[in-house]
Amino acid sequence: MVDKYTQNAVLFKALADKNRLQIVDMLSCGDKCACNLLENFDITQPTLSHHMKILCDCGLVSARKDGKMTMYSLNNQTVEDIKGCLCTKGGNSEECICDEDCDCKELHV
Amino acid sequence: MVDKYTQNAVLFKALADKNRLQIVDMLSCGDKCACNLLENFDITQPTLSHHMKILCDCGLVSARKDGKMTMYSLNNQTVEDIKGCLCTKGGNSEECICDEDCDCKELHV
DNA sequence: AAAACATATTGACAAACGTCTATATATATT
DNA sequence: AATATATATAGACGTTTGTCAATATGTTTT
Repeated sequence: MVDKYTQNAVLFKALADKNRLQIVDMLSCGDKCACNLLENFDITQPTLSHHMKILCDCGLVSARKDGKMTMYSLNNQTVEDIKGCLCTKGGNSEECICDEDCDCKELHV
Repeated sequence: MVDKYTQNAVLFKALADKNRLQIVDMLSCGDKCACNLLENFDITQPTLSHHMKILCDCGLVSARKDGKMTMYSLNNQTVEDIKGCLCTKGGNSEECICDEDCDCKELHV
């Protein structure tokens, strides 16, 4: 049982690479197969396969076999979840960790 | 001159660590000094300082000296920028990279 | 059945990362 | 001026990451 920060860090790690960011961007306008994605990168096929595994394992992308190809699809819900955990200042006071385990109350003037 | 994926990857890299995610979360409910942040972690002071440098260098956090302390503040605009570059499927057709350099049109059925 | 095609897996390696101890710097207190 | 407090920097070290070449697996075509 991991805390939410460890859990979310897995998602941010998956996005912390320029190639994977571009893959997510490309999938955001429609599903694509690996060979179609590969055309747009200067990496080898095994490297792309490795990136796709990282994106799938964390739930950002789903894969389905279609004949000899594998079609990849962006998981919108996971993308929204990531946005949701990025709160801005004063935006989510009821979930503020300060209420639990830090002494920020004395800092809030 | 780096492309937008390389640029955004720096931001996601900064968030790709559970301790830094928690720091951002803590700063989202108010500015804090290093010693106040440190209380909530099982890391040494130099390690926290290292994390703060990463968060500041990428623009997610700002630092200002206040006496012998350094106060850290979350940069809301940068957080919003990150959310903005995470587009969901069909959500930003006019900026879709598919219109530029890939052949996804034939894939969109 | 054989060849071609699409993708995944394995193993290796250099680079980057997170952490620590030790030390430096800067400000406040006595 | 000396001491204490708060933060930053330097250097070291084990772990993780991104990449590749080689190979394996599975599917389609000939």
